[in-house]
Amino acid sequence: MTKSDWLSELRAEAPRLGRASTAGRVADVLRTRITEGSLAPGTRLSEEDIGAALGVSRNTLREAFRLLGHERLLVHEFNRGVFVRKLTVEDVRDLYELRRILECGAVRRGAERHAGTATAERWPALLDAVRAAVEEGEAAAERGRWLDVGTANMHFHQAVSALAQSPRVDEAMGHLLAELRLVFHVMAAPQAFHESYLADNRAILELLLAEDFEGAEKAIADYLDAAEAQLVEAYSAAGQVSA
Amino acid sequence: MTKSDWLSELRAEAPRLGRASTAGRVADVLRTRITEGSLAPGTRLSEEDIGAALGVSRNTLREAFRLLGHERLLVHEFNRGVFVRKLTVEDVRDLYELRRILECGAVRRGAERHAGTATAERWPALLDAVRAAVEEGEAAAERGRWLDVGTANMHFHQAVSALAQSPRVDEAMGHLLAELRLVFHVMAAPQAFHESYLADNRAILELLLAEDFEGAEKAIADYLDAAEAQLVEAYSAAGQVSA
DNA sequence: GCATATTTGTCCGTATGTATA
DNA sequence: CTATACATACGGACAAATATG
Repeated sequence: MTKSDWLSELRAEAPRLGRASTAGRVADVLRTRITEGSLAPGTRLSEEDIGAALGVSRNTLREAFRLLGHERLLVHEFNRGVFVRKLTVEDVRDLYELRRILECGAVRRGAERHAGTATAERWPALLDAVRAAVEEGEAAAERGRWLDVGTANMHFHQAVSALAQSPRVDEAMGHLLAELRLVFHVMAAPQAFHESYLADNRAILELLLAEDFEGAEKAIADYLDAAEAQLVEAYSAAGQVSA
Repeated sequence: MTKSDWLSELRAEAPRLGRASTAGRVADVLRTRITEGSLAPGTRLSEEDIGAALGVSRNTLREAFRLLGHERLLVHEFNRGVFVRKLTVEDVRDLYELRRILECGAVRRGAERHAGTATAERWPALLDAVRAAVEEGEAAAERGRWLDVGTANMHFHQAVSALAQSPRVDEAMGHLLAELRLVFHVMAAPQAFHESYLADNRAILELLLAEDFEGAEKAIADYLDAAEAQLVEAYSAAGQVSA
């Protein structure tokens, strides 16, 4: 997609900027573009061009850039401008390292608190969210909506990390998954990639329902190892540099 | 400390704003003020006053506010301004929930990778950092520098989380600890609070050196439970509201 | 409840410094 | 090396929201 292509598409979104904080809404628009993949990693975001296309001032736009920079979707190079984040193979490995700690830790802590009495009543709702994500993925696969399968997979892992019942864990996981979307676009065959994990998700859900938390933790760790290996391989094949 | 007090002190820092990104440097100055406790939680930061005191424009100052907002040191209320973050008891609990997952997970993952062969050579350096932090705390305690004991304690836990060998874990831990500094200021007797954990840190180090990783994980979890309980109690005693 | 003053949100114009063709 | 393009940062302006009397 050429520069003028997505600039003109961006202009079409300008009318939608009518509510609440301008910077926040600009960030919403750009975030969607980035996670959907229509703004390719490495693209430079000119303050002037985008400000003009969206009809906002540079000051406001810079605030939006800061927001997305904190979410690691953009990188800000001093005196050079902002660019759509380009993840390296090391980033992919690190992302999965953090996922291992967060997701496995969430299951473990959730189980510990479930065993206690204090927050027992919230547990069924948390598992329902996991189940809903599993079924969402299966339904999407049946209808051949592979993009939705990927989204459902995100929901599944967000729901797993929610077992920790910690707002900060939830937020960290949200940012992590948003960053991972940047990676998924380099996959040549996203359908096969996401589809292969539907059964895993279902199995993890069953382990959680059976209260076999050690088994669930192990299953998640195995899934993460497999997914990481697959992504790293695809990444190398796509000729991504490591620096 | 009254408003004009810290405004005049802020003015004294204005000359130090001579290098790199202005917004970043402004953020540095304010961050120091906040974590040191001279800007009390709940204080409103006026754009005009602080901009004048530091000699920067409002636009630049707002960028600095954004940066600190991302670090959760400031909260931004739309059309009302920015305030120094005021942590609730729920925040304290959640911070420790995340610490449990991050620190225990870091030990576990570090141990797993240490058992493997790939990154074995980096392990001694990581343990040295933990040892250095322990000794830094013990030295500071001997000289009665209780503030430094607290800082060394932060270094200890940062070093423990570094065992995961993950940049993102390191960063998450860094933000978490910065946020925790806001809490420590409500402790009536910080010296006794920090001192009591010097022996724990030393014990955890010994367990790591002996490669008893399960024991180390358990010791860290116990420490976190104890510290959390102590902070929550002090927080309630200080009459902090929960919302 | 109303009128006023203050402060933030947003935009614009411009000067300066930096990077790159 | 020069020229161009761009980001950084400033100051001023006005509308809108909030706080104050």
